[in-house]
Amino acid sequence: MSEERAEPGTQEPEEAKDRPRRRQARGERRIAQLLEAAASVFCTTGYTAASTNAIAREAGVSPGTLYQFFPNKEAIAIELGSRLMHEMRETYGEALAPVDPATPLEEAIGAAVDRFIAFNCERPEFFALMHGPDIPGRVAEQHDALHATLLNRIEGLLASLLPDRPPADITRVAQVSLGVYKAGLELVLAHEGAERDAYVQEIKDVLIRYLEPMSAGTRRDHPWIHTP
Amino acid sequence: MSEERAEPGTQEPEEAKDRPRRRQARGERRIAQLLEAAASVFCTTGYTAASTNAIAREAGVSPGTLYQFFPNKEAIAIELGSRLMHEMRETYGEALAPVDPATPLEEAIGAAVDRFIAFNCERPEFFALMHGPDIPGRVAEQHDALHATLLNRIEGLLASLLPDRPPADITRVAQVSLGVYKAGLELVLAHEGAERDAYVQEIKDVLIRYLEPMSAGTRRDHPWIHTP
Amino acid sequence: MSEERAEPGTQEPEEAKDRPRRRQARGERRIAQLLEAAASVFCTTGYTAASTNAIAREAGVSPGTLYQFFPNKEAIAIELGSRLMHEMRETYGEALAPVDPATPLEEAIGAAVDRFIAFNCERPEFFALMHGPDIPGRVAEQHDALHATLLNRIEGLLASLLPDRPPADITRVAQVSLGVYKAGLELVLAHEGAERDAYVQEIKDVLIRYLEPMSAGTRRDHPWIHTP
Amino acid sequence: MSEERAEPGTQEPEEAKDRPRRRQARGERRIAQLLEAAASVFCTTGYTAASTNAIAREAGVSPGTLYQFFPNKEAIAIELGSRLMHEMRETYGEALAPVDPATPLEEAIGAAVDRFIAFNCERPEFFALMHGPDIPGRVAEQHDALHATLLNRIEGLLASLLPDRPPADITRVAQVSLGVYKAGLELVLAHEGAERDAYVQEIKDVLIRYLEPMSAGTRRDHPWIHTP
DNA sequence: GATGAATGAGGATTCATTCAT
DNA sequence: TATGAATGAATCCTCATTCAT
Repeated sequence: MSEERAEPGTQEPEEAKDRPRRRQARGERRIAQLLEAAASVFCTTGYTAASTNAIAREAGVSPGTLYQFFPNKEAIAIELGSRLMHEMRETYGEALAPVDPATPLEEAIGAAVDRFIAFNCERPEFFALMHGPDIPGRVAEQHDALHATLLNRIEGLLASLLPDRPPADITRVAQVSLGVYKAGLELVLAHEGAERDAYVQEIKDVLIRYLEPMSAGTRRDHPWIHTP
Repeated sequence: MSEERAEPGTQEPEEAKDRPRRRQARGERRIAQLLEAAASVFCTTGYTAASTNAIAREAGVSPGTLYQFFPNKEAIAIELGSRLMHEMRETYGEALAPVDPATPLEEAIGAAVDRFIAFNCERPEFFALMHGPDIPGRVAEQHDALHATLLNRIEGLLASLLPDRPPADITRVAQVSLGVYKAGLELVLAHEGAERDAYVQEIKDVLIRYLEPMSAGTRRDHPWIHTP
Repeated sequence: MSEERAEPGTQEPEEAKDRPRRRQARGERRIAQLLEAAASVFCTTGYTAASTNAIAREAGVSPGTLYQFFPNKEAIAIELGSRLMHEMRETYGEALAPVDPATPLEEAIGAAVDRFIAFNCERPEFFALMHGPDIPGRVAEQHDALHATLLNRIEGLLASLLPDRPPADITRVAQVSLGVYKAGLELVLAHEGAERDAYVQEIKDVLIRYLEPMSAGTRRDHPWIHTP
Repeated sequence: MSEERAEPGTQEPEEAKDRPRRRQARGERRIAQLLEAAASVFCTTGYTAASTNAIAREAGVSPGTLYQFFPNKEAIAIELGSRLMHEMRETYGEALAPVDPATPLEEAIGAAVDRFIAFNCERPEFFALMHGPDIPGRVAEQHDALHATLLNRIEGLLASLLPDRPPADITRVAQVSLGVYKAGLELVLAHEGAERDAYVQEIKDVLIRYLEPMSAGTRRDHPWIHTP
């Protein structure tokens, strides 16, 4: 396996670092193709009902080809989720990054929600991936990965907004916020135009009003401190 | 399983309406049996993964018998959902009924959430039924039924809390509230003990803070008018 | 499930014990059919290469039907093996049963081999079942069952022939004898007519000569006492 | 299989044998690599379950490369078997070669078995190759090759031991002996330590006692005292 | 009504083999 | 040569549903 590397490769000397990847180019393309197909199928039928054969068919390849790149359906979901996370970060920047404590809460929340919604509307498969075959207790892996990543980032954001809350509280609030967001997203995706906008605003309201009292003391003086 | 022995045999001809009733009785019992089994299976494996054969097995009947009472899997879910709705109403009273406008919001919401949570913890199948193979746009029938009913009732409750909002707003707020509630329920069911209680409180907070500003003007004078 | 049994069954009162089986009759037939098909396929392609679909096809039923009666391929093999064992016992009597110590060894061995060979020639699937996908250490279940049963019986036979050998020796000798027998059977089945007969005689010779010196002292006075 | 590589190509006229030789060298290494991998996989999973992809992976090459050297799975087995035969001959000398008729039978058999066992314990793939997906009548090619070679050699050995038996008898006895040996080998490989040794002794006993009476008259006057 | 047998298309996954590069 | 992508039929097995009894 290593001695063949010795042959200097007379064909394309300029791209030395791509050499080991040259053959993978096709594969890389196939992977992209398959993930795209998977995204489409996940959106159409939902994750649970999506079949690997359907994904392969949608991608225009044979089932065997799919299994050359992914060991099973879950791996596809995981990879798709991870790529979506990366894309989200790259495209929308640190939508969920910790913010300057001076930023008004409405602004921080509003921006985060807007960007998030925008991303999800453009990449509806993201939503599909967040809805696995959930039985309350048992959560699937791919799910977990996506969920955990999102949760982490939300925790980071919240930590900056609520600096003096204990971690357990932060986690809980993050869970609730993510839950609220997901629920809202479902509604947003189910509507269009003005209605959709109205739902977006509604989510913002929910989150802002939920979080505002918590950050009150630490961020500004508010007369209505309300801590459970 | 042992009550069937009560059937008195063929000896009383005069009460024509009783005879079919007896048949019905057995049928009703079978249906109840099947629904109970379905509830159990739905809880264990989730709606999507639940198989009719598994339900029949759990009920101790043959698959054919199941199909004598329900035309398909979805019908089971629908019937189960409808019965749960009834039971919820009967057991917990008008948890979601319109309230006296004088009731403090926290109290109204708190009571509604508590009852709702209590019911769901006792009847976890209710939750399972709310999580079908959801694809954002396409919502399954059984789902719809349950959802619509819940929505209706929430709308009623909200209408009494927010008397001067237009129906479209009421519907939207109801949708959001239900979404929030469902999201919260998932978290509640995923935790136990003190953590669970904390999540319950969190849901209440979310909802109260979300709704309070809306009802503020119409219900009392609040100093912190907050209109987006 | 059991209370329906109380209804007196007006159709065939005479065969009360067949009643709970009435529906199973078809199933029982199917099982027999499937086992026959399995036998045929095992013989044709060997156990390892035999596919459940091929068995179902051979039986003229759908794959689903097969799986209504057997959870997997191995279960088929196990059941087939067990039935073959029973049949062997019933048809050929106690071919491998312990014998009167007075029986001359040649006679005992000769008869056992003859009957065994006869059975295997009539039921070649028996042989197929003894050849799983053997990796020396790992032996499959179905295999084990058949093997263990045969071994047991051979041990019984040997125990009567070699009364003063320790159990470990008996087991070892039984293993060897069974191995020899199986090897011989393969050769016998691979030949026909006079050649086959010659091979049968050869097996007898191997076994007799192998066992004779062991039983010598205990059975008769032989000048060539031979104890390892 | 490797001689075809001798084709000199069109480019180097003067040193026709050197250039291709270098190629051959690499090819030989590849082949050795692949065969080693195949041996390992055959031992682990058995011949039937071994997949060419697995062999290629184990060898650290691509499936395509494997098929550059072997037209199919069976060819690998055949080549492996043939090399094992050669190795056996070279390493253990003429373990199965005809012997001086003066050699006591026990000694001849004992030595042959010992060497054979030793070789098989060191090269367990040899055993794996002897257990293809056997169907009594149909014997696979690779199998045949190995089997035929072994048989030949055993026939040679037997011919020297039983000089006045007709060839048909020799063949038959050789088949039986080989069968016995294979059966014994399975048992030997399945045990360890003292048990293993005991089984080895058992095989020797079987074979010696089987063959002794045949060679008795023709070899010497033995009152056939026989102590292992 | 009830039973259990029957279906057959469809699920995920594997594998020997071929092909483009 | 070597690679790794591609194939597609075949594997075992499941399931909603129907049917004969």
